[in-house]
Amino acid sequence: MPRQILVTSALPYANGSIHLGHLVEYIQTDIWVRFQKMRGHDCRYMCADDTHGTAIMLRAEKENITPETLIGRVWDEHTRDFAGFHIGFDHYYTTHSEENRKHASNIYLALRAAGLIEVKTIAQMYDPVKNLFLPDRFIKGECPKCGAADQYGDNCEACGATYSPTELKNPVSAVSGATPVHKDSEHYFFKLGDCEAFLRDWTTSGALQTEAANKMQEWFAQGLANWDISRDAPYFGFEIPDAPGKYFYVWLDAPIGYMASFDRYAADRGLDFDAWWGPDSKTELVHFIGKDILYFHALFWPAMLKFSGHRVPTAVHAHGFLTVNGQKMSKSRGTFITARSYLDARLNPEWLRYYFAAKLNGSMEDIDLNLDDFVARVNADLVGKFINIASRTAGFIHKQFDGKLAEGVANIELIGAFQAAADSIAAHYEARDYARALREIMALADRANQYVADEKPWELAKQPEAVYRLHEVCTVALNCFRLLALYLKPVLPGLAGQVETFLDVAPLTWDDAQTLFIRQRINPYTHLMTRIDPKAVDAMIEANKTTLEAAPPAPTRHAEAQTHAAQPAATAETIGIDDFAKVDLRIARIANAEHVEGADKLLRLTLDLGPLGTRQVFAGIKSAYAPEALVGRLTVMVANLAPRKMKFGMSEGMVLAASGEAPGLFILSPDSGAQPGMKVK
RNA sequence: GGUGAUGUAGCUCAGUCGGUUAGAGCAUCGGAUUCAUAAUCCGGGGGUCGGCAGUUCAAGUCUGCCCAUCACCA
Repeated sequence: MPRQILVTSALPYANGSIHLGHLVEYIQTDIWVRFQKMRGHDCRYMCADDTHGTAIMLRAEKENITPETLIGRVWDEHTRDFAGFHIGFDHYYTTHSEENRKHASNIYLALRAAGLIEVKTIAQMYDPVKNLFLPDRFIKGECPKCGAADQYGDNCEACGATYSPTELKNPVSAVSGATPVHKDSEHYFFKLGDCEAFLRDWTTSGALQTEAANKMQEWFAQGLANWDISRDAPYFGFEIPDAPGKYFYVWLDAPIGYMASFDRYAADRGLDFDAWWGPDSKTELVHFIGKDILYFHALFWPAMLKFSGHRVPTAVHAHGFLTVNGQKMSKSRGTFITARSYLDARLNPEWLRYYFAAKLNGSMEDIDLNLDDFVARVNADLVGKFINIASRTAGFIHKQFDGKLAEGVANIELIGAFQAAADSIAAHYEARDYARALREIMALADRANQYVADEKPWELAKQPEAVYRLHEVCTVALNCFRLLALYLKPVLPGLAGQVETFLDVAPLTWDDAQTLFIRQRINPYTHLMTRIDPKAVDAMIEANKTTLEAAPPAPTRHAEAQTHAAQPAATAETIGIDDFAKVDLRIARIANAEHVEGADKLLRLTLDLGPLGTRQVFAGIKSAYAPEALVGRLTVMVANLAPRKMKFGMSEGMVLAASGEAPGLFILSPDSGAQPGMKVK
């Protein structure tokens, strides 16, 4: 009996381009959907652009266009990029739609009727120049804990502290540069705390991976805070019913976009919306997301659905982040690779699909795109092993048998082994363990190549009496090839289509694995896939390297799976000599260095400044230096830095150290001859 | 800082309930082969399973501590 499955990927934000990090998710989802369809299930893949919020509004303003124009343009780009990677959405919509407004309003009204909405007055940071309440990420200032400059309003990248933007020191608006002021405003809250009993039950019902369910327990332990779902005008989004000037927070209507996308799709096809979204729905609802947005999909979203009279998700599958060559994607290193640049470099999208699939195992672990490994793996597996089977046997079928396969095969042991693998491979796909599925498929490809090597068709071809045997061997090999193409089809839909044309067969379904491929005529072999040229990869990296320029304000958090890029390098603001002269840099001899009990990163240094005496300084260099390696060294310190009381004692200055994006930390050393206490200028 | 995850060959990764000498692919080295867009086959070398301690007849696997990396902290 076919299953009915509604599948979604997280909605990408309409404020930026699709990059390889996004594609992990869309490729993961697409493979799963294609697999379900091959199995004969009624599976519908829904997605949309996430279009609301302050970031979109300001971006449009900056470009002198309306938000509607902006999101229309981005929609075109996104859909083109997805199509380029064979992402087969059944419907790709937008959250800026009447269906979404309708569902967001209805859900809100239902929650209000259930007593789950409350109104509270809160103080927020407000830009008095732009007349705008500022999201956390649009406020910058000094970290209240460590004093690091230029930090966002929600957390400090220097010390990792989290805080509210009202705690920032010397805050400025990233929009206008003005000093924000506190301003009271009424906000609407979803009382998530009241949903705890339901959520505790749901999160342990099997809908989540165990790792994710454990994470939920952490959040329950902290207590569920109520969720602020309103934003004040001006805001690009939907106005809240009965609340003039108040808009739904983008994160409220983003997941509802799954529903709206399906609503429109269903209306166009005469499907019964309630059969899929009603409280008694018998269908499956499966969400694929990045682990960074688990909170929204495992708490807010099921609670919203449940208490507004809808069905709840059957499963939420979270995946990890993408790293490139073992590191965070970086614009300056050229590893922040956009989908478009990959395609423009004339790289085949199926190479990436295969590589991602070979790494994905259904867990929340991060996966790494190692570019050298990418080239080696794809070339060896797809061209060397898989394609080669057809390439080395199809010629005989044409030269000697007029393109027609044998009438039958006497020894079907090998084909039988291939067919017997169907259930196991299917189970791996179903569990999203594509890595395991592909290992099993490639082990079969190895066996097919061994078979050809053992049977030596090139020798049989020289023996007229062996003609029947030759026909059979090549037919067996092509049966193996057909089965491999079938098993790989969810990952490589384009290539599978070419194989279907070459073999002159109808689109392969999973059940076709159990049939024998004989008697029929096949088309002449033309090469199905080329090897990756490493030069094209290099060119793509080069094309993605951005020049050194100041980073634009980061977007607000939203339904986008990930934008974990290291910031491009930029020099700080220009200063005069007078400013520099305020810093009293001195040569110091490290008289003693020791570990600090209870501190992860700190060393306690005793610095000898010669005539200026000694200082105690805590330095965050534990990761790079053993204390005993430092004693006796000369280095450079800021001698007139205000003393700072730390958890472990007073720190009377700081030592200077160099660091970059890559791991590693390097303190400074003066040239020989420098003496403790000397001024550095 | 708190919490969680990860660490196995040069690279990318498997390793089930604790049980024989820790595996695969790629890379590398040697041999075979010439059907295949140099693809394929056979074989070899390569490991302190992050470190230390513990439990056990037996630890990559279980426990504790430490180190490193990553993430989350609404």
